[in-house]
Order: sequence, then C-alpha cells, then structure tokens
Amino acid sequence: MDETASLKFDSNTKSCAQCPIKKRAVCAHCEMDELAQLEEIKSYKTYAPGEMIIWTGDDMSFVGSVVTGVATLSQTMEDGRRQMVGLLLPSDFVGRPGRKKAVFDVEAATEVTLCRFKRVPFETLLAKLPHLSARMLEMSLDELDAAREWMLVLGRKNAREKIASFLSIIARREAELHKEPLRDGSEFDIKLTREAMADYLGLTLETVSRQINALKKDGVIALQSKRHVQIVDFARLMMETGDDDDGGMVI
Amino acid sequence: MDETASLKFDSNTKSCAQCPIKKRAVCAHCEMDELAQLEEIKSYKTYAPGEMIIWTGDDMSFVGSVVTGVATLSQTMEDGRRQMVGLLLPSDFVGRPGRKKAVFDVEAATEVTLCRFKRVPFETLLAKLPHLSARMLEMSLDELDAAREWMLVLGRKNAREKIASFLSIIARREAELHKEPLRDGSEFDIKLTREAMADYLGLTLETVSRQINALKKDGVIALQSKRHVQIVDFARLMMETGDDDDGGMVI
DNA sequence: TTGCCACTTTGATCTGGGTCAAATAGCCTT
DNA sequence: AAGGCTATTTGACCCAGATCAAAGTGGCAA
Repeated sequence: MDETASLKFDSNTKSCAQCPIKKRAVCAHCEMDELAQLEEIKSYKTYAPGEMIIWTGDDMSFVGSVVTGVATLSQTMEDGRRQMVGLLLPSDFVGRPGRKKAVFDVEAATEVTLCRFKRVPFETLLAKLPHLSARMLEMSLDELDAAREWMLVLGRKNAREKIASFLSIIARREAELHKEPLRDGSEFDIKLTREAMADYLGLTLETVSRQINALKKDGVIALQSKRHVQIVDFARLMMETGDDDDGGMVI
Repeated sequence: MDETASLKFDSNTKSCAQCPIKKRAVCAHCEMDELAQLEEIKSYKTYAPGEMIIWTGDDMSFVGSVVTGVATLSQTMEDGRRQMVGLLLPSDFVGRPGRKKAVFDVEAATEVTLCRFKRVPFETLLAKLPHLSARMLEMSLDELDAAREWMLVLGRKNAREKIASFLSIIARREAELHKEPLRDGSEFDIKLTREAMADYLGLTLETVSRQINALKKDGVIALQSKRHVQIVDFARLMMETGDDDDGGMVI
C-alpha cells in the first residue's frame, strides 16, 4: 500500500497507451483538461508474483486497473477456506470509488503492473467527469454480470463442468487480449496454480488435477506442460461446460 | 412484457414516495425538470406470485425497481438446473441500462409491484443527469459486492452454513425494511419456497428442509409456521454462518 | 549436477449432500 | 368435511468429490 512504486511506465508522458481507464474513459470530444487531471493523480506500481496487493481491511488509498499480469480477488474464512470472487486481467478495475476499507484480498498471481489513481482525487474527478462515471458504470455492470454467471458455475455445475467453464473463460479472454480468433488448436498459459483454480471453482486442488487430466485423456484438451493448455476440440469443450450455447459467459 | 399494467400508484402524482429510483436519484439541488422527465417515462405494474416478469432472451423494453414484494433473478441450464443469482427486494433495481436482451429470468415470488421506466428514454436521461448515473453506479457496485459475498457462500460453505447465511441475510434486510432492530426474538416470513431457497443456495429442497429443521431442533431458530421464522439466538445464528464477524454480508 | 522445495499427480477411503420414494401437512374449493 | 392440490418432511441409499497419504515432477540455487 506504500508509494514506493517501481515505475514501469513514465507517468509524465502524454501518450500512455497502457492505461485502460484513460483509454476507456477519455473520448474524442473530452476536454484535454480531463486527461491532464487524470494524469496528475496517476502512478504505476509493479508487484511480484504471490505479493499481496491489498489485504481485506486495508485502507484503500488508491483505485486503478491492471495493466499487465493476472491478479486474484478473494475472500478467506477464518478456518482457511478461500473463495476467489474475481480474476483480474489487464483492463480490469481494482478497488471501488467510495470505499475506504478493502473488503477482499487482492493478490498478484503473476507479476502485475497496476495503473493506480489516488482514491480521493479520483472520486472528485468522477463527480466532475460524466464520461468517466459512465464508463465506470458500464464496467461495474459487466463485472456484475460476470459475477452472476459465475454463481451458476459455483452453485450448480459439477467438477468437470467447472473446469471446462474455467478453461473456456481463460481461453476466451486470452484470445481477446491478443486479438486472435479462438479455435481448435488455440493454446494459452494457465497463470494460476491448481490450488488457485480450486479456490476459483469451489473445489479442492486434487479434484482440479484429476479433472484436467480427465479432459486431456478424453482428447478435449492437450497439455504442452502442466500450465500450458491447447484446446484440441473447442466445440467439445463448450459442450463440457454444460451451458446451452457458446455465448453466455461474460468475464 | 406488455404494457397492460395494473397501476397501484398514480403515475401522475408529483409525490411518489414509493419509487426508489427517484428517491435515490433526485436530490435537493436537482432541477425540478429532472423529476418531471423521469415522471414522464414512468409506470407501475403489478405481477402475480409465480408470474414471470422477464424471460431470458426477452427484449428489455424497461428498467425499473421493486416497489413492493419479492422477485428472484435466476439462470436455468437446459437440463433444468437452476441458480438464483439475486433476490430482488423493495428498492432493488431490475434490468440494466444499455442491455437490449435479458440474460436472466426475473420471477415474482410474491405479488410484486415494479416502478418501470421505458429503457431507451431512461438511457437518454442517464446520459443527461449526473446524479442519476452516480446513483446507478453506487447501486451496481453494491450489487457487485453482494454477488461476490454470495460466491463465498456458494463455493465454500456447507449446507448448514448456507441456510444460516440465508436466514441472516433475509432477517437483516427485513429488519432494515421495517426500520426495526435485529435481535433475539425477531421474526419474519421467508417469502420463498424450499425449492427457491435451494436454487439460491445451490442445494436441493430436501437438504434445505433438513437443515432448517436441524437449526430448529438445535434451538437457533423457531418456526411459527413453515415459512415464518423466529430467531431465537441471533449470535448463535451468526456463528452458524461460518463468517468471522457479523458485518460482512451485503445484499 | 545435485539437491531442494514447491507444485502436481495418483491412490485409497470416507462422507455430506444428492437421489429416489413415500408419507404428512396445509391450503383452497366445492 | 371431504377431496385435491401443492409444499414440506422424512427415510433409505448412493455417489461425486473431499480428505488423507504418498509418490512424482520440474525449476532453480548453490
């Protein structure tokens, strides 16, 4: 939570292509002022894999969004049971305007670079800039849909369906990120341990391992390595999710 | 989805206390114009218990909010498995600005009165009225938190903890609604069937029945009737949820 | 290149909650 | 007050996934 940021990007440059907030919030007919105002309260910080970005209960000094890497959003019960409630990929928002204390843990799964805005000034800007709040609303409604889709996975799907759902979501976002089509043969890294996957899916790590290897044995996926997946039969993977069509999933 | 509304409230009156959108969105220093503009696109409609308010895939001609009654927001898999993803109580928002087709079912659990706004004009207003979009953002962030809290319940809690969590949430919202304190002896109606509870909790109706009666046998709750619960020992009920403190739960 | 350590797989067993089946309890209607 | 609903409870059994245990794998530090 300190400000000893290792700046990977120059926060003074006018042309910060990497910052999703700006990219999304600032449109052609905005005043240049707005850009400059966001610029002033912005900084970048990079976190090491496994590092806690935010602990539940922390004072929220900033909000921001993921520029590179993967972070997890999760809750832990006092007896250690953990549930991931969000997977934060590049362009995803971190924190919540108006919230002083964090209610979830945020942890870097890989090396993560965050584009951060000081919370209070950001809230002030939010009140002044209609485009920014419109974009925030759109983003939070998308997240809400994604969370609700995930509730179906958690509440009603069996282990195999959960794994298939997880893989198809990761594959989809990965493809989207690299602007590549998603098809048979597409491959990608799972940036999470089996345990983190289990925490996302409401399973144990042993069950995750068994089901991944079952999907491999059945020729739905291939494993280049333990964390590198190739989708052999995409249509089949979609069937295995238990969803009616390929459309549903948001995240 | 038709407009054959049975108007319980006069949509022409200037003093519609029941409409949560207005109550929340319109503040003292807003122009009177804004009120009038919302007024113009507003109507009320009442739905019978069990009636579908929105089917997944329907064209969304309106957004709005619950004035009275309880509605459920849910997804159904083609094999019939169902997961409730939200419980809509008075003041809760229905629909999503910018969304043309519904992605969830909305069903009246009791008789429900909705305050509805035609979607497209509402979106136009949203772009013009900063207070309205700020309120919408706040509401959707609250819902997002609630959905994420519920993911912990679905993914990591056992049946008894799920039931305790459900009862404590209902009790809390009921108390809040009637502006009464929540304490030992508080009582309320569960407005859902055992099956609807099961769909909310990711359980079967038999398990819901067994666990409710187990909590009764253990003196945590008492049942005045099958749907009317008295909380005998509130602190104990909170323990049974498995949460560390009484604070967490949103919805 | 060896050894360590964290991650992953695999096996054996157990159990919470699902499934199937039947009985019971409230209800509106007539 | 009898019949016919639907909602709920209760019982018996079973199985998917948890748990416990052990072995395998691979990356990297010295």
